[in-house]
Amino acid sequence: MSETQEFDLQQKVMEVIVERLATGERLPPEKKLAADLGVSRSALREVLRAFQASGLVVALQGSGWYAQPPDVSASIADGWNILLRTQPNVLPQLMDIRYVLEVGFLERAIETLGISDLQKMRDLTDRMVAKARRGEEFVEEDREFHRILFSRTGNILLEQLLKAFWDLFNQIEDLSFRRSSDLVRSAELHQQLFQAILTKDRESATRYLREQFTDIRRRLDGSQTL
Amino acid sequence: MSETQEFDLQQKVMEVIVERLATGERLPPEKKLAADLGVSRSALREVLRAFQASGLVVALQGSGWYAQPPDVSASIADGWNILLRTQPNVLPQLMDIRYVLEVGFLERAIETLGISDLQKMRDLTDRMVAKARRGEEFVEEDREFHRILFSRTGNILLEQLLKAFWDLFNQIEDLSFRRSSDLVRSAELHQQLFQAILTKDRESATRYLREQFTDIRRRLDGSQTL
DNA sequence: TACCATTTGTCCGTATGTATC
DNA sequence: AGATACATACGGACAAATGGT
Repeated sequence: MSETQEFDLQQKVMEVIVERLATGERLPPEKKLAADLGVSRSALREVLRAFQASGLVVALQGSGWYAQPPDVSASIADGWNILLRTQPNVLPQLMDIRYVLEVGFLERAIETLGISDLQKMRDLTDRMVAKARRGEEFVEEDREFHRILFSRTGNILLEQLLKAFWDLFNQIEDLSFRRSSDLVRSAELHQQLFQAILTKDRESATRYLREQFTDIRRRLDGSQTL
Repeated sequence: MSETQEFDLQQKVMEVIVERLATGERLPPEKKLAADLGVSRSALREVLRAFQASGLVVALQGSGWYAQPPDVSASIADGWNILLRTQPNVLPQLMDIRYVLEVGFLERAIETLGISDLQKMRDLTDRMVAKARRGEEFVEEDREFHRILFSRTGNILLEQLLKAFWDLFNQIEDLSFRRSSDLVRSAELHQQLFQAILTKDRESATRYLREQFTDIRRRLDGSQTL
């Protein structure tokens, strides 16, 4: 019985969140909301905390609870971060998913990019090559390059997934796998990928993107013990 | 100050979870854990609820809190469910991601399936055809078919993502898009896909899987107003 | 500046339902 | 069946932050 009650409570709170998300108003005060739903403040707060973890609402002390467009990237990063810390072999699985997603959306990405996007990407690849020749890494440029690449596909779910991946990479303590064995080659691969995108050469673009991931897989196999 | 304290509390609980995840033991009782961390049971419970939403722990009444390998599917389903209800155009985006993932992993799936899996899939397709001829839907068989198809790839992250998708579909109230315009054709498409998988005919399998999704997209365009 | 009502954050005590031995 | 351990839920109280007067 308690299960169904708790389930109903979650559903009811979800209804309130959806309702307020449209108008942008804050949720009713905990006291009033709890009374309306026929539960104690404690029970209601636990449900709200759960939804907060899913990025549905935020609490501002002294102000109230506010619904917000859900972003699951943080929740994914948290959960999979623990998976990675307990099962190192999850890392290649993560790369496989990113690989499939990026290759799968590459053609759509190429068609939707605008001129300003392409200019930014060119600047980024130039900076990557410059840094590589100085022996420096370019993780931030790498991330921004891929973010822009898929930013115009109009798929906000894809954006959240890719964001979760990059957040995860930044959280990983063992950075050995991120260090490319050949920085210059990695940077030039991005430049070649950019040229293919610029000329809308889908086959070449796919090929260069694939090579980037095979390069990452090579690093992975080198630093990980299965 | 309260932010840093709450942040510390989350971090500390996270450490406990990671520690217990390795051994499989349950977490200390709320009372003792709260005392050890210097907080009240209420505050601790809210943090645990948040982690529960991210699939890190589960609570069994009368027994205790147990750490478990994180499953983010519920969190994704919750978050994206609200996105869907507020922005209907997210639904095709969701299908696009599922499409890219399934097609991208199809070859790997075909190579890793075992005999028992194939038998189950054959039974499922038979039941789908039988139901279709009686004018009945076969959502559960459909879901189970696709679940088995990718269950042997060894990618638990992929499993969680696909699980999130199916949970989402079941939560969607407007079922009009799920009603295939031609049940029999949809069922037979699954049968053809199964045959291609059985004979390890990658090209045909990919083609049939693509057709399934183009069928879904057709339904989507018909029932949705952009 | 100061004050004040509102709202969330936290804590405590108590009773109840459930699981485990 | 009984006893213990534990989570679930409730209500009250106070602290902390916010927003407005």
